[in-house]
Amino acid sequence: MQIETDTRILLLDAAERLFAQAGFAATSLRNITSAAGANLASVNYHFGSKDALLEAVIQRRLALVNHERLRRLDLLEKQAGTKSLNLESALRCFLEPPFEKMREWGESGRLFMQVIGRIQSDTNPKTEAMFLKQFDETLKRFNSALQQALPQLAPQEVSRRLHFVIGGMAHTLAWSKKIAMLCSQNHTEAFSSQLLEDLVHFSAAGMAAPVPGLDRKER
Amino acid sequence: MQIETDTRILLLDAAERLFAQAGFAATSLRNITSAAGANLASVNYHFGSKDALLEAVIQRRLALVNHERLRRLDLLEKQAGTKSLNLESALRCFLEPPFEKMREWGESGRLFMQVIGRIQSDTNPKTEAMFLKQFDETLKRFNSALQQALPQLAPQEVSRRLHFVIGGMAHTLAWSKKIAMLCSQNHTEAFSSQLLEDLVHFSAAGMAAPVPGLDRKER
DNA sequence: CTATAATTCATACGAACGTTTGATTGCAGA
DNA sequence: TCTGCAATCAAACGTTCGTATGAATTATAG
Repeated sequence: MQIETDTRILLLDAAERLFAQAGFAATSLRNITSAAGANLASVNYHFGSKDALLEAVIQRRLALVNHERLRRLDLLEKQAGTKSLNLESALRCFLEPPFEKMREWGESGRLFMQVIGRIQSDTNPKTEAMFLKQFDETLKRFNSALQQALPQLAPQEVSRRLHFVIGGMAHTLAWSKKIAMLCSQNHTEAFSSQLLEDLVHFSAAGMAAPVPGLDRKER
Repeated sequence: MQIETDTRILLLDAAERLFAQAGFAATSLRNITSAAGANLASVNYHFGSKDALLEAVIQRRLALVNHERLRRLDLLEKQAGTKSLNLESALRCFLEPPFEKMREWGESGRLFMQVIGRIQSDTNPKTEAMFLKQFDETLKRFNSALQQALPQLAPQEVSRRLHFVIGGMAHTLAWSKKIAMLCSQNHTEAFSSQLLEDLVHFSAAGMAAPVPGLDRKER
């Protein structure tokens, strides 16, 4: 029987916070274990290594976010039947879950999203492979869905624009607290919702932008 | 007479490459100096510390990018006179210089943009302060310019949308090579130009998206 | 209660870290 | 030539790193 022990969770929480605040490489196992009130050896006992701990920190929450994304996309595709997907709805399936979970998880959620933001801009091949393992399926599914929702665009153009959306999202999630400050507002749940709505509309408008070269056919 | 020595530049180049590939904390001075063919002590001699080396790596190129951004914005504002700024032109002043310099600087330019991408998602207060010192003026100027170009939007809404643009830009610059691969293309100068054009159109459409509250036509 | 497994603990290991030091080099100006 | 100084060098500093080990402790099952 494999019960989640308290220590395991305390380690994940402490690592999440410290990885968010200082980054993976700059955080030592001694920082983590002492913040968690655990023994130095506990990380290697429960996770095997520092690398595996990072992977567990990501896995724990990202799996839930991506599962929810795909669940909503499945539902949307089922509802649409043979009709083409609505762009904003598809984008919402992708963007809403992380914001929703961030609110649901409170402070931990915000810190987790900071970790994701760091990971997502980590061009180290090993980190990149670890992250892509948990994100690749989701990326492919939404890439296809958006290509279907935007038949007037070349598939590669849709892919490129999706990267703009992902970048905007990652940056927004990681810096939501700071953005709130810069906008002279508190980082409340209401602000987070507003940020999401803004991002959805911004992304939908951007994704649907007319093709620069040959946009004079209609409209 | 203070001449830039070869070693100084070799160190900056090596640090730039290694910071891009592995990150700041995960790169040691021994990695850097041996890659540069220099002595271990040379970093502390020329720069004072590892932190100061990072700042110098950023400063060397970011100052040029931001200077060019502001120069173009000044010119645009002068040309506009009392008329309001054109949105796409203003965005182009912001987005074009980094892509242009990236091409101009070749491989080094790409690596530098990866460093910037990492720095920009680094929520460590010390790193954040260091970066903001070199970016704050540019950010404020473009924030004002875009608020002026989008008088129909609330200033805070413009600020939030600008953050989406910044996120998309940072992600695109840092991952330009990878995005090229995912789009089954080589990372040529032509591809980089296309990416920029796409980003400008995407961002302009996103920034100009109608205010969600006012144009509430049912989905 | 006992024995068996799961977990926690103090401690140690070798390696690698950023920084400092003091000697040594190479070359410009007098 | 000699002097003075910027630059480079090898070596070492004390610290901290991730990981391993075996004993001690706690929980679980028979």
